[in-house]
Amino acid sequence: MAPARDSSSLLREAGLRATAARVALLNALCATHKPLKAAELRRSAGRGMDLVTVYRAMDALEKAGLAKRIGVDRTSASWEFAHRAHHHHLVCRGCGELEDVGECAVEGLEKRVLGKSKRFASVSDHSLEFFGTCRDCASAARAA
Amino acid sequence: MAPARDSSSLLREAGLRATAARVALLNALCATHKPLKAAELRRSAGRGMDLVTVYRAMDALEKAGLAKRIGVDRTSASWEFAHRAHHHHLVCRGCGELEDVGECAVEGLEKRVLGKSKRFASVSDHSLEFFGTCRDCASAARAA
DNA sequence: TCCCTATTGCAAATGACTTGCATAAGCATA
DNA sequence: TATGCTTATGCAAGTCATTTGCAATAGGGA
Repeated sequence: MAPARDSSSLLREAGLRATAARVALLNALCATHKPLKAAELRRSAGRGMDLVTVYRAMDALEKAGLAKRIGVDRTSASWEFAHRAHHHHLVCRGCGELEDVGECAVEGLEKRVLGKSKRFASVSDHSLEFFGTCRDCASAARAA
Repeated sequence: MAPARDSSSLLREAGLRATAARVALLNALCATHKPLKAAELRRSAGRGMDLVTVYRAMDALEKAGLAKRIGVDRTSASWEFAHRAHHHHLVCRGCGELEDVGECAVEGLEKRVLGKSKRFASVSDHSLEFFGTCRDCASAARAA
């Protein structure tokens, strides 16, 4: 999925400088339909940028609302292009492979959840992940 | 919630040695209704054990099916006693405060999700977290 | 009670991510 | 197009949660 307008314009419209690193990262992000980790982003962006730059740039993209951070596991973060329909993820317990799950059956549950809580003032957001085994890991396990 | 039988028996039945550290951790876990982080567990267990011991013990408890690891965010893991009804969590974006959400509206969705995937062989599990702001953080933000 | 083996503590390593600082681009303006 | 202020970047070093190696210690079955 290429962005509606080129990445530089998107960046500038979001109030960010259209630097080479950010453009490359945003392109990489748009080109993929699954969340990318910092190291994958650097690889996909294809110009030897520092990992630190990836983190800082993604931080900027995130604040500007162009990228969305996915907190699937506790070992490393991933990001995906933000201008996408709300959806969830399927995660492999073996290799960490990620796949999108199109539908969201949880919309509208947030209010109910908040209503039952005494300690919370608001609920803005939710995340739903399904865990399982991808075919590769399943056959690897069978072979072992 | 105290365990049905004392922690030592639970451990031994699970095939683990009932060491002082594991008993203390399991007690701490059962005494709380919310997931505890490694450092909190050490504090709650109340005997100056090494943090490394907490990690190794929780790993053992987890493998034995006595504790459940919660992967809410990417900054630190939490565990809760495993013998509890399936439920989800409400997480404060400000301070990380965690609260249980009793109901699960996602049960039964797993099969449907798996059916739509081409890359996955099985789905065993899911996690659903709601994010928001707890009252403390909300009033702190108002005051600032 | 003894002995073998699992577990613990300590120290050091790892891996993801962040921070400080000097240099190198952006880009608005002249 | 050249200028100059400001924001980004690279590099090196630091932080934080978690893991690993190893020697010392403590369960618990015989």
